[in-house]
Amino acid sequence: MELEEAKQHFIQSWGTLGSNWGINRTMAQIHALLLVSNTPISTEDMMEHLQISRGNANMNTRTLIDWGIVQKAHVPGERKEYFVTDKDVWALARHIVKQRRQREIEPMLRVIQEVKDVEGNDKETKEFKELIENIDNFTQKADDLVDKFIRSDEHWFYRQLLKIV
Amino acid sequence: MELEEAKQHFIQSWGTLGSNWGINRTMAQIHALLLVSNTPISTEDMMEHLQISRGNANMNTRTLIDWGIVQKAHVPGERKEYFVTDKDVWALARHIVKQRRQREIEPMLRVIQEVKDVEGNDKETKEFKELIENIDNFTQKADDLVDKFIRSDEHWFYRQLLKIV
DNA sequence: ATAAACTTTCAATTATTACTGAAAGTTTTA
DNA sequence: TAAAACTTTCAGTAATAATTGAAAGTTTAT
Repeated sequence: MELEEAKQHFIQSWGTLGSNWGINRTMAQIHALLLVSNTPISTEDMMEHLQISRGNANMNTRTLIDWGIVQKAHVPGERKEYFVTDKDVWALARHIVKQRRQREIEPMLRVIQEVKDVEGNDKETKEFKELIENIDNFTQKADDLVDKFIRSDEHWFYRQLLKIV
Repeated sequence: MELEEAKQHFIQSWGTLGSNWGINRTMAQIHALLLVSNTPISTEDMMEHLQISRGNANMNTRTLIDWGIVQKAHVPGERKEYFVTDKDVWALARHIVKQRRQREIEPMLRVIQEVKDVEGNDKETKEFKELIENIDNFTQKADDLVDKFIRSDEHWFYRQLLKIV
């Protein structure tokens, strides 16, 4: 396979993967484009390469910046804004996990807390409480693991993984 | 908070959480309804409780069964089909992770393999190869961890977690 | 065999989400 | 200060996903 073809293929797949995980296709593609580029990329570059509108390119890039996984970069002598992303996939994964945790796990934890102290002592209530307890327990443990993951650097995580394996 | 209110609240939140993760709201709600019910639930029950159509109830229930997280149950003397779900959230999490892994991580691994042996020895190609190598490495490790998770029972996973923490 | 009870399918509709492109806004240059 | 170079916004449109409901299909009871 030839380089440009490989890059193209990669960008496409990254887009598909993203959309499976609730990240819109274009956003994932912009990210992939930045990943495979060895030079900073402008909005124009994105528009041309991914065949998307200016508005689309701008909004998705902005979201990527908000998510902390894309940064602005300035090219000497150029007035335009350029963008880059960290090629360290560990850093990337940490960022993404952190985001999703905040947006999705935390609200659920909050609901579990709210629902935990339901009134009553009958069988049905007890069963419900048991279920919630169960979910709470699981979620806490999963959340702890995620927390460790976020705080970890590559080597820390890798060491732990070796222990497990 | 009163029991029915708590259940209602939980069903709503479970639905929201689901839709954040690319699982449609109704499907997550049906699952939540089964989780909080101490008796098997029929299609009629779902329709009434969640205010959805027969088709919707049927299709989403079917998908949940295909995913392996809901089972048919028969109520003695009743001709209708009833449904239940496993209240063990560990089992549930394992099922879901397994599904998503198959549907989403495996295709990416395949693309990475395809793209790995791109032709060329110039700087640009080398950089691309390095990136792919990097992603491959990360993905493999994450996938290993997921694999362990899937194969684990609650206690195995918990033990490992204790080691890490 | 056939009617009743139930489940599944799917074309049409509705709801949600993503994208465009041009206008408005901002910053830089001269 | 004005206009050129660039970025952002957003109303309108397009694309995608979810839902309905009625017809077709299946199973069970008589």
